[in-house]
Amino acid sequence: MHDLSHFRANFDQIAQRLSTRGNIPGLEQFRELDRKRRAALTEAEQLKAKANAEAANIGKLKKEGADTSALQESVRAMKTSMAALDEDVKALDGEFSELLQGIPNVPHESVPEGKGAEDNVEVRRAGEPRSFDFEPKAHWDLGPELGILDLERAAKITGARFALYWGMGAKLERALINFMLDVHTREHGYTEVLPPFMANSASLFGTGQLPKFKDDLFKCEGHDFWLIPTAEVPVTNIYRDETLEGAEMPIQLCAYTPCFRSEAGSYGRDVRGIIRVHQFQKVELVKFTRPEQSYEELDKLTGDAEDILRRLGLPFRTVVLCTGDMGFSSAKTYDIEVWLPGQNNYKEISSCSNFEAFQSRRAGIRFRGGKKSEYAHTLNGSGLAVGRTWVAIIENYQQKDGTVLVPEALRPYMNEEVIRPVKRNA
RNA sequence: GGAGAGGUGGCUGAGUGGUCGAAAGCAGCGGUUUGCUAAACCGUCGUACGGUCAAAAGCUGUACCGAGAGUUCGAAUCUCUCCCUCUCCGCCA
Repeated sequence: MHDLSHFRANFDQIAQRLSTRGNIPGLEQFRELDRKRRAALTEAEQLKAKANAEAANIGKLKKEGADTSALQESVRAMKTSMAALDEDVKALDGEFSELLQGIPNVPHESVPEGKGAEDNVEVRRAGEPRSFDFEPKAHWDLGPELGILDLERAAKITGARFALYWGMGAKLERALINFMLDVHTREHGYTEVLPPFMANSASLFGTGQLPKFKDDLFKCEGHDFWLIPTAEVPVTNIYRDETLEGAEMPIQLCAYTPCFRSEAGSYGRDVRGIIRVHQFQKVELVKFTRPEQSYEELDKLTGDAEDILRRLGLPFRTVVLCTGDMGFSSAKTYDIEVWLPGQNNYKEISSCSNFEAFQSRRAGIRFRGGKKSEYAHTLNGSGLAVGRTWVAIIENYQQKDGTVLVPEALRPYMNEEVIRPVKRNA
């Protein structure tokens, strides 16, 4: 969410930069709606001020023992018009905040302009895609053949776009979670947290999923609880409506959680395998920083995520998203894409963003710097998406005989060097 | 799920219908004093959104005492619903 007075004062300039994200509906109505809303507010407040003054007067006169029934009647008579004005304000206010809350963050000046994914700019490439002396398989073939991934039964238990892992498949997932958490806590200075996997509406509003993206979420019937789409939601909201100590920043947290996404509107995409599922696991990195340090911290956070891929020996590239491809709340985003030989392509495995004060204004996350408190900057990134890392390992480390080599770094967590096919009762 | 107690400013804590946005204390901030620290003393000290202003300051209005609705000329104070915390019971990993 934007700072209203700043947005109003710099409207033309901000609108200009926002337009590089694509068309933003309602932006052209902003000024007129803002004017109408303020006019209605002023009118309603003036009437209330009058009524309040009369009520105070009644109190004074009553103490003196005077008859106030005529005055009481006149205040009572103001009530209907007061209610009507309040209705106007409420309606305009609702319309206005819907508009304001629907305006995405302004891209940072370093973000390249562009329309979509094809305009993203590669900033780094690491590791060489391996050359196979056989036709590498995709994980949706390899997983079932190894007896470690069972999509049919997952569909029976729940439905399409769910996964059931068996044996070494389940263990690999668990090993990856532990490995990532260990690296981030021991080597990168993050504090591990284990948050609730459901969050309330206020939290989802704070990080920007609500109200605009509620169709992407799963809601618990009869409760104000939503399944989290990412650990970003509960972890960022740890400090909702709090004031942090500026001297203690940046605060760096990491968390493992499952993530739940309805994937509404992505019906045709990534239908095979477990690239896109309703429930997946992720280790998330979250930072709270002072404004002047947030971009340096974004680079570090992105590097922390890349470090996991380096340690696992997985080739990747990092791109900076262009204005047209960025998420709603982000001011700058790096995507890290891992090489998947089964698909002969790089595939997103981490997304690292600086939201500047966009989330903290919504969520009320401040810090005390000098005398005054100001809004913190919030950042987060996947470190990494565990399911997709699982896919990358299976596909990149597959061997001609159908087995999968366990990357060196994971062996202490797996107690095995090779994943071999196991017959399941099918 | 049942019964009871409670939710007031950064914190502690007063306030049961009429200058209460809210006493007092602590913390914070500005200052006086001081060789320095400490102490003492004086002052200041909530947020959001409006109006005034070129803008800021200032002045001023409205709203906010867990959330929402209601009663009343007037609500932190009364009524209802919900949420949260604590205690006991039940259930449960």
